[in-house]
Amino acid sequence: MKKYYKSQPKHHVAVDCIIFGFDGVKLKLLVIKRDFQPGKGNWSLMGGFLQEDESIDQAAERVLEQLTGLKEVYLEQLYVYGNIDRDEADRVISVAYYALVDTQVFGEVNGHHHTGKWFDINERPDLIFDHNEMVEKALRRLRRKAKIQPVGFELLPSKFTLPTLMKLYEAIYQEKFDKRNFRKKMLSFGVINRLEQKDKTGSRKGAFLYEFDMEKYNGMLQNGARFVFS
Amino acid sequence: MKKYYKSQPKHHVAVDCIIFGFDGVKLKLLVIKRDFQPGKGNWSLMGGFLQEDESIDQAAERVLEQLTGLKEVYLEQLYVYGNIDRDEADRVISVAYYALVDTQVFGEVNGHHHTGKWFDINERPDLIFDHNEMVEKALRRLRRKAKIQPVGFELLPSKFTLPTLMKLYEAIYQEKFDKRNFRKKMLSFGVINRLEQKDKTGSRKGAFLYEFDMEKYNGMLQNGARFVFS
DNA sequence: TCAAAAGTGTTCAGCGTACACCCATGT
DNA sequence: ACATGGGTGTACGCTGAACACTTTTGA
Repeated sequence: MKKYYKSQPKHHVAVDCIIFGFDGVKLKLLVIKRDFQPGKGNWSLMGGFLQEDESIDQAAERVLEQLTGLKEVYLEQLYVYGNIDRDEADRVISVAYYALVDTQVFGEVNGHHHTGKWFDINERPDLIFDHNEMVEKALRRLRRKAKIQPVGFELLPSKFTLPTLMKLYEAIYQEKFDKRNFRKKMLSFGVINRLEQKDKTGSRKGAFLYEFDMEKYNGMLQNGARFVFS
Repeated sequence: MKKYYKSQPKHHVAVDCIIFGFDGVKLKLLVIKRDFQPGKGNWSLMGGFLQEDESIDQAAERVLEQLTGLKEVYLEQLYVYGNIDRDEADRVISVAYYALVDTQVFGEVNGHHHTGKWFDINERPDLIFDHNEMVEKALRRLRRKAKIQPVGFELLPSKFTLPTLMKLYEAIYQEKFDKRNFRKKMLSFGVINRLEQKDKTGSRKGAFLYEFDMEKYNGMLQNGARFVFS
């Protein structure tokens, strides 16, 4: 069976990961300083080559885990970049994925991996090859997605306050929202539960903690309702 | 420079095209009967292997032109399919593209290519490999896109009537729309111009022909306005 | 004259948006 | 007591959705 495509060319295929995080104030991007050629010493997205025994999704998960130690984070294919000269060294097709991670979890897990550095999304350094383009596309995708699906919660700890959630949305959209309207809208979906605890790190009064309720979200979808922000 | 990646595996990379058309009534899908192994005799999307000297976008354009004779049609990358066993014969990474073509133009251009066949989108045959999945994803994408960009016009001749345009939207969304609301909405964007001519093929009274005005559309975007259907 | 599709306005409800004050608490 | 962020309700305008009749013309 393997003979049919023998005459066809083969190509290097890589995955590159755009990793977004949120520190409670700013939207962050995790990049690495390349310690190999080409482009050694430059800032770059995390990436790796697709191997024979893994799907592309698996490759993305592997790359993410190898470099951050994180598993089971939100990871979505973004786009394929296939210009002939996009990589200086040789032709490489790159499949870009974007990931949403809670920076607090990453902080703990990180430990022995010091290659990565978080940058504020607006102060990120210039990246090699077409990686800037990838980041911009990922940002546009994140902004679109966050409007119609509760993906934002992936960037937060499992317990979070409404003011923090609002700051996240403000960081994603680079726009200020009205406190009352934001709460009304968010609570109207009925997919977050208020807990008894308060988080007092942000103020003297303290803000109630909430958690995302996946079951209620699924129920909501089955009722034909939709999560539509803004 | 070419040495850096020597140790990394290479893969077959293909493009597959989901080609949508509109015949004035139904949304159509163009598929081919494979005349080569594996899967010879089965229905399949049009595809081809990525060559060394072309970008992926170029490969998609080439495949589309080789099999339909069509150039400069709406073509957009959809998704990459990279499971190890997705192709029976050997591992092939497939980059799916979807295209929107005016079936009338294709009819003329077609001529010597008889490999393809148009199916109503709801009566399409089972396709090989993961091509069914690709078509479903393309449909979802088309539905999403058509809400926020005037891509629908790609499926129509340059001159079209409002009843036809409405039928197109009904075919895309598989849903009936109210004539008055549809016209009001469409005309409110101010991006189609009414011509003096009427098309009398659809009724005795005849319906005015319109054409899409790209300049007005661009102007509209610069004013911060948006094309948002429904 | 009639059949068949084209064309045309109004009303109502729901939603997004703007907007200002009191509350709880640690210092 | 006071400063700091947390929490709450209302009014208005716009837009999507529902809805029915007249017009044109070829047969």
